[in-house]
Amino acid sequence: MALAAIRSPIPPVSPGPAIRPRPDLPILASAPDLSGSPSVYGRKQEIFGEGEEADRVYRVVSGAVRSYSVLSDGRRQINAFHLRGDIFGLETRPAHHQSAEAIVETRVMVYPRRQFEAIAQGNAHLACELWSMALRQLEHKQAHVLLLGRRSALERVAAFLAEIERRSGEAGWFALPMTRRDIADYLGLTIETVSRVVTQLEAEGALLRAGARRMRLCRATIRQVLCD
Amino acid sequence: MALAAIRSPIPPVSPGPAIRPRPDLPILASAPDLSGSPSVYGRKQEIFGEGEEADRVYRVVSGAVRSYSVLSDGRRQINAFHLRGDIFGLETRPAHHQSAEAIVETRVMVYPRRQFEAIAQGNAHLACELWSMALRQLEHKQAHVLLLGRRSALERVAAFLAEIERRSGEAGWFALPMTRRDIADYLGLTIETVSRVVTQLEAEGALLRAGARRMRLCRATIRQVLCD
DNA sequence: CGGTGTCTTGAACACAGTCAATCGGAGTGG
DNA sequence: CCACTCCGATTGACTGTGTTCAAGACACCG
Repeated sequence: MALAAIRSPIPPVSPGPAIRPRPDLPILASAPDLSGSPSVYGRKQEIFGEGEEADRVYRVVSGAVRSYSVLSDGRRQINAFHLRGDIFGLETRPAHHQSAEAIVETRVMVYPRRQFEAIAQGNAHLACELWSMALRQLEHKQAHVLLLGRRSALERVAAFLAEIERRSGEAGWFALPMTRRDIADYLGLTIETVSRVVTQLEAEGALLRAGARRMRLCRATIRQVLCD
Repeated sequence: MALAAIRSPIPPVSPGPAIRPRPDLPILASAPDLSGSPSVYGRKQEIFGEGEEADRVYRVVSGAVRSYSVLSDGRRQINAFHLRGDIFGLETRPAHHQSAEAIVETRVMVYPRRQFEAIAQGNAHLACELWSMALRQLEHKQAHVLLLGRRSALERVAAFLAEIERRSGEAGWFALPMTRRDIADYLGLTIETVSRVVTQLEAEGALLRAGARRMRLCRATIRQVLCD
């Protein structure tokens, strides 16, 4: 299977996105005076844990974050991957109801939640922006539910890879920051199944691989797998 | 299995909740002047379809609504059941990205979306209420994702029944407004599996039944199935 | 009553899970 | 530069949970 790397043109090592968000830009357009402080988390470092006070809001500057819940017997469900530009950590309640960890070394901007909410209270425009942001996340979650409830393993992995490719911002070759375990825990599968399906997709010509974590999708074939 | 109805005290036919929301009450506390118009939908009647213009917002006065997406090959995923008091139909985009149908005869209040948004634009308090409503729905969706991704059929059905019991507002005997197909399409299972699991839960003493749609949970046993 | 839609039950099957061995690549130290 | 280790990924053989297909039971309604 390592042949894929030989058959395909040499994949460029990620040059980083051409445009990366300036860390000093405001988190939301309608709150220019809301400023955060930069922070860095190492691989596998917890950013916040379930039950902890939710007093900070985060925006990813570079790297990747997973937010997840765990059942008492250890089963883990990853709710979302947060990539460059994504905002996470917002809650209704005083405490976090899920945990968040850096997947790789990750730079974030941190904003105080109280300030956030105080400004929103008096700024309808900001509050509307927050509202519509939450609604967009809700739509995304619904797609996630559809994926878990009514899609086969093949379809789940194909949809996942297509989404990550799109969000990575780079057409062509892209890198998966997360492990097979992360993917499995996001898609409600096991690592073995994820691995088998990726191999199958490669065999069907839906993707090319360079190692386990770099790949290039054949969009037409992927779309064919997904149907709609 | 019909013995359950004999073994247990005769279940009262639903007397309806003691307190039902007055249809003329404002949809949200911070928008007292936002008034809607009442409307009634019959069993299986579509309230809105995927792709239609999302220009109305709804609140359930009585009855039950399912909102769902369908794949091109007919697989259906129910995203949510809306019961008395619930608000649904809010969207970020101009068009609905899912469909909604009345499950039984359902009375709703209908509010114009434009008016809704216009008021929110100038009323930070309302906008914040909408924001926090969306965040609460987001939390609920995350629980749904955990259910579909990492829970067994037994756990899914138990959690589902517990939630409906809670939301029905009546402790003790309660009615399921939805069919086995609806439950299956919400939980990512088949009707046969739902049926078998309900039978199993009954055999384990986790619930009593009066016909297929009325039951009474033994909370301790249900909690035991769920662990956390 | 008969008819229809819904629910239940059974038997066979399939997809994804489990258990276990092996592979591969990155990092480390001799 | 190579050997060694560690962790993640892959692959294989087998198992099991939930699906599929099919038959029947039940309940509601004319």
